[in-house]
Amino acid sequence: MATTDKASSRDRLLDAAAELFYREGVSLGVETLCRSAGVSKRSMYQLFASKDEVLAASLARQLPEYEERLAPGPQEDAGTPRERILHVFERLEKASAEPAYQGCPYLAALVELKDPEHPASVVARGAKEWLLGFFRTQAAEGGARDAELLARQLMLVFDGASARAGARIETLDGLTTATVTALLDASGTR
Amino acid sequence: MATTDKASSRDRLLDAAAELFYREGVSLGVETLCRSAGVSKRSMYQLFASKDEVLAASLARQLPEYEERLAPGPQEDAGTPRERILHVFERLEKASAEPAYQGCPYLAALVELKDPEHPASVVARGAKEWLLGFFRTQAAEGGARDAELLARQLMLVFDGASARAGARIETLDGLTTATVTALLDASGTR
DNA sequence: GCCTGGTTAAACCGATCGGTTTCCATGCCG
DNA sequence: CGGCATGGAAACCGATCGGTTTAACCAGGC
Repeated sequence: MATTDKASSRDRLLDAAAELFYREGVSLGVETLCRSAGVSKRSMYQLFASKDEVLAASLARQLPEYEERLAPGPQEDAGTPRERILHVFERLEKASAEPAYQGCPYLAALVELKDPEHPASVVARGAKEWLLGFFRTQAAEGGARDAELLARQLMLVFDGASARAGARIETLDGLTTATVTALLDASGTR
Repeated sequence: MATTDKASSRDRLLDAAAELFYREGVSLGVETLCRSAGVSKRSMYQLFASKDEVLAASLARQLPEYEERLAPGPQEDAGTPRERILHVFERLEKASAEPAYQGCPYLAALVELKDPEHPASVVARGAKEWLLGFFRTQAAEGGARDAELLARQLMLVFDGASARAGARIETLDGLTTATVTALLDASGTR
């Protein structure tokens, strides 16, 4: 096998794609991407059908890590539904304080690629639906008067906060947790 | 005077820029923009220093209309602060129902141009600060316990809702007004 | 030694990018 | 009528776009 086998070429490509597309936006060129990943264009086009597919695959690959970061693994979720919901926003606030933070990569992809049919848009919508489902489950478990409504409200706060913090027009020092607490209280969630 | 004087060339350029940059994103080409506006590239570069300046100017030109649409003119704002705040979100919900809706153009510009120094980013930030100031004024007038906090919370809801509705992952049938009502109640605003 | 499979860098493709320049038609002024 | 400013169409600039192809290279198996 060569010095770099096919799997690691794929990995390096997806790693570079995740970082560069996030930092520079989806209009990043294939040339730049491949150079930065240390993979030839020929290999890239053997592994993926198009640049769009690379973007979609890189977003999809980050999903499990993304979900694990926001929702604690089921073995350690000893807290209440309210605590699990607030945990998501504490993570968001912490992440948004990092200098490289540019907002949620899935929301950014949906905004930049205005086409909802784009393969990466489909992946991004999946990420958003997962978080909505998580909120809905916790809301129902916590006895919210309207779990679906509360979950949608939490998504508004989450996406609004990540977009504003990413665009550097807001600093989330406790803003989202205060807002979410108000909404949890209003919905009667334990 | 020629068949099209300088002012109308500028107007047609800015009108086309507003529509096309909104629909297609900021990576739209100058060629396409000028062809669609019926203005030669030469004239465009006589009126503006760069494509970036055209984008910034087109966003700036829409600002008064944008503000007027969200906040009723001072001669007809007979309502309470709470009503004036809710009016903003009723307008947002109505706009987001239109098939061409793609989200708030100012937030979209900030997300797409990741550079906060970009001239269009400066204009967009100004639009966001205006709305924040409007919310803060109304919140204070309505006797909110913490007017600044409430205003920031309302911005989270506004931007979250516009981004999600624009990306077609949410339909705002009363969602924002319900959320805003809960936040207004929690803050003790009349 | 030689073939094969998979890699690479780099040339190449037509198209488009943001931006400049040339040329010409038009219209206004003296 | 001559001279001049204006602005439109389009050529042109070097660079880059997404994507394909060529040619050389380097491993392992025979």
